[in-house]
Amino acid sequence: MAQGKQAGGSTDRPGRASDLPASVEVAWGLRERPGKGPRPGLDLDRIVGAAVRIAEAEGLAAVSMGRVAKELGVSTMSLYRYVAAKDELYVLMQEAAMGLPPAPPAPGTPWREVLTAWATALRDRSRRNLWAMRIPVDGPPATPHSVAWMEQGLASLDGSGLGDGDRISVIMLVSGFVRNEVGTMADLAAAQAKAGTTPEESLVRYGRLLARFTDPVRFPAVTRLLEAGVLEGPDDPDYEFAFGLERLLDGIEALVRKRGVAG
Amino acid sequence: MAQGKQAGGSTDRPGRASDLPASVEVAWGLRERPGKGPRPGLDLDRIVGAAVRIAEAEGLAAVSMGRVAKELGVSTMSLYRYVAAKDELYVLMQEAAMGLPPAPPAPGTPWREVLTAWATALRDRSRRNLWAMRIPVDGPPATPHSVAWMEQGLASLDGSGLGDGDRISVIMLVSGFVRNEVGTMADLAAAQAKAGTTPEESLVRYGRLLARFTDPVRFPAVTRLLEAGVLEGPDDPDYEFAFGLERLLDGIEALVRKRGVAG
DNA sequence: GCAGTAGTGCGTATGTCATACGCAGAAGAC
DNA sequence: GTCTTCTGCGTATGACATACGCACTACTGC
Repeated sequence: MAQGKQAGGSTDRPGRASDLPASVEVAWGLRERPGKGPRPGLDLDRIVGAAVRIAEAEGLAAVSMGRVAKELGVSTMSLYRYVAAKDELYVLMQEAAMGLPPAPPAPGTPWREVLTAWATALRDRSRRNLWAMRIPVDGPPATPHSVAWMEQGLASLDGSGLGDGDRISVIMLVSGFVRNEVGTMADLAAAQAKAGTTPEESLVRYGRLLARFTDPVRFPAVTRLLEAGVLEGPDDPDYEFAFGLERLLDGIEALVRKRGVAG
Repeated sequence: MAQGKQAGGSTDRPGRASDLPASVEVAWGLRERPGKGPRPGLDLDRIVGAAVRIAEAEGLAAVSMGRVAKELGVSTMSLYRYVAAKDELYVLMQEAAMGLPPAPPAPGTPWREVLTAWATALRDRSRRNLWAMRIPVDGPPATPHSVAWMEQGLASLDGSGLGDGDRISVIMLVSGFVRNEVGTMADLAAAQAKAGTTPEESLVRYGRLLARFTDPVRFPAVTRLLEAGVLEGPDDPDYEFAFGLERLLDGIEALVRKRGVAG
């Protein structure tokens, strides 16, 4: 009498309350434990905790079901009593990593400042959990913490006068920016770690590489860039974030003005 | 006499001309064939072509060394005579997917228009090769086509009066935006394909899910959004792109003005 | 108390991957 | 003609996710 595509087997876990993705259901704290069989020797929190610990220490790639199980001193397959698939574990890990957003600035603060605080908080949280950037997105924010972040993002635009459609677009734009920024940082850091070079060294290498291949005729702008020595700066990751956010906010401000005039 | 970290084995391929990452070296067309041993029965173009064909038809995940080899009617391991590791194949696939940027608008066109054309071209090209968005980034653009795109992006700001540092930041910002936009689209499309739902259906489902869990007290902004029926619109992916780009360009324009005044 | 039953942990197996290693044969260099 | 340097490729190896089924446990209804 199992509903869903796959009947039988370990997929058919207890306490399903709806047709939601199991991970979402779990994250919202549904799924009551029917007090039948043996007491579970494990719980989701411990599993997710162990997985997060591994990810923090050795990166997301080190998180395998076997590894997590070993960490907990149980067998690999026992994890599947708590988690339908690895994707589900990923979702839960991400949820744990993001946590709830910090309290917003006092009401009355100008929207630009509030939005800045939100974006910065989002970046800091993401940056502290770089591994989480590697988790493939599987849909719009649907877990409690993600929704809370979205809520706070939307609320940050309260004083802007923007309509709901604009607000959601703005929030998606800004969070996409943050995600991309941090994700790119993570990728570069990973590449450098693999190559065993320092950030400065890789930048110099990169400059040399470009210099070697970019002839001034086909690539005048790049050549100029090299000659200007732009690639010799310290490439502060904070700088690119601040730069991008500033542009974004200026652009949003222009929208706010436009809508204010129009409506 | 092998240089490099790993001596011996198949890593030690012929024709190495420098200490560059092998993939980069290949992409720039270095690596002369020393006319010794048997004539190679394969070439990189055929390998990359087959890999791209698989990725187009079945997604990046379907691209395994074994699968590519089968496509070409050779054994898995023979590929490793042409490619040091799968990552290298990825880089070459991406290079093939992006191709060269289309010709820019006529000189004299305002920078905003040129930059728009560039961003749009980048998006279109990326969108036509969604699978390529799944390839992990391993560093700043270092292959010929990537550098060509960068060149054209930088050149698009010729009429803006921005300095070199600003230009590179702007280009990184815009290309990051495009990448994120298309990548998110790809993720959502993949998730929907896996769930077997249409885009409209998933949006409705998402709305229902939010409605179910977001109580109006904890999540007033989200609740308002739902009540406003914003999630019932068609969620045109073009719209979000256009919206974001417009904000970005407005923000960049503000910078141009500021620098123009200052310098 | 005592069945019945739904859960439990987990051993084992399957199938997929990337890739190390080494051999046999080919073809240009001397 | 021999030597060297390639080639293709068969055969491991060691991950990994996860299907399946067994043995055992602790509630539920009687």
